Amino acid sequence: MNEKFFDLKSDKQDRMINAALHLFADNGYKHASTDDIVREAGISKGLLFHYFTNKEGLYSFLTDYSVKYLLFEYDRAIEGETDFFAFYDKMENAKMGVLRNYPYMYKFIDTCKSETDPDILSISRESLKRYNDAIESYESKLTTPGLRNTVSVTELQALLRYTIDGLTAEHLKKKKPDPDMLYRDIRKYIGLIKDLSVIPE
Amino acid sequence: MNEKFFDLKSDKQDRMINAALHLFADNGYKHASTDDIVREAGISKGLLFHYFTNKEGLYSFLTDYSVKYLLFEYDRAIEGETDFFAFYDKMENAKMGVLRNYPYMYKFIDTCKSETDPDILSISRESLKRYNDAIESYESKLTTPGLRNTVSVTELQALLRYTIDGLTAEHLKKKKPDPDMLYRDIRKYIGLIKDLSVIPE
DNA sequence: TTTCTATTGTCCACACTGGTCAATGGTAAG
DNA sequence: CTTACCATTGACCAGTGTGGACAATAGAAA
Repeated sequence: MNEKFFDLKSDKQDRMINAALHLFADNGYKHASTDDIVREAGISKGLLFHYFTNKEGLYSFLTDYSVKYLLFEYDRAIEGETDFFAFYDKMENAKMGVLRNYPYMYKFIDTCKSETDPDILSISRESLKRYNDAIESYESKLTTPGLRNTVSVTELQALLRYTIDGLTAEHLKKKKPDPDMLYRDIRKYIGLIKDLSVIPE
Repeated sequence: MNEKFFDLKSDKQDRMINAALHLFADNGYKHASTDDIVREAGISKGLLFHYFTNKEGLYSFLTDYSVKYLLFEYDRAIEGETDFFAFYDKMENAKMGVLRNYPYMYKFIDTCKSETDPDILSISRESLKRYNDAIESYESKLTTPGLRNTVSVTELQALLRYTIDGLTAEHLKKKKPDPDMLYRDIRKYIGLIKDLSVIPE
């Protein structure tokens, strides 16, 4: 890629990034067309290929950029928090911030994982590994709360993940997505699951 | 469509249906190619258009067929069950049966709802409405269990839906999906949520 | 042998693909 | 004002994929 991309006004950078994230996330690598991307970004075809060598290069940049951005935001938000439920709260708070700048970054990372084209897979593999390792590392440091004996920590984490992912997916489908409202909903359900699963003192 | 489609050996019918469900579900109406569909179904291009007037006609048939099939299976499985958790159990049991014959029928119905093309939207609207109305009607007849005061019925239903949908989505991504194993997992989580949310007698 | 229909696979006009490139416009330095 | 530079444009290209048509075939039934 052409490093001068970063000298552009950040507004234009983000329009390009968001358009690309959006179309790759919704259609997958193969079916996302560069014509659609430049149209949504409001730039000319030539400009896209002025900054990114080709479609693969654009995709590669996006995986790298997204993982770096997400991990940076997580690190900043979590600050070593080890309490189980407080951790998820802070994590989702960070996510809300990300969603405001890059509404499709999560869905993009998520769909990366299911790409089948071997070229694309090899492009994103190392970035995705870094991402997963980081999340795993966070979760391994959590102090597990005292749970009712009907539920295990693994099940609790799965329950949280399904609920958060479900709420987030619903959020993205709205005509006017509102990250703050999503965060409020997620908080509510985290609190709910906590109340149900933790043994009251 | 050509009604003689139903005279075909049911194996061939289902191969065509499943291939179409699969590609529409994974790629959306626009990006699902009829070439890919016939290749996956193992039939010739001509045959597809012998039975279905065009791509739209095929899509229209699929929405209609899927909704009819699902509602029939649900009705048969539920048999007027009104107990809250038993209802969801029977519902998921029916789903397992559907998944064995038509692995992508659920995802197809789900992605129907997010189609944007106005032609396609108008094709599937009435079928989808019938589907949603039926589900709503089932749920309205359920007797609500005695819940801990931290959780409402609406929240409980949302929690169940997110969990079931999450497990089902994971199931579809596996290389060797096993509906029975999915059903076992879903049962486990339904039981878990029940134990957590219901007041013990 | 004839008739009929399920089935094939080639063919087509055309829309769309990723990518190029000569031309343009704006801006900052000389 | 001139020059030089580079971000930016959009027409353009060759190649691929598209939905759909259709004449040719296969295979069974009469």
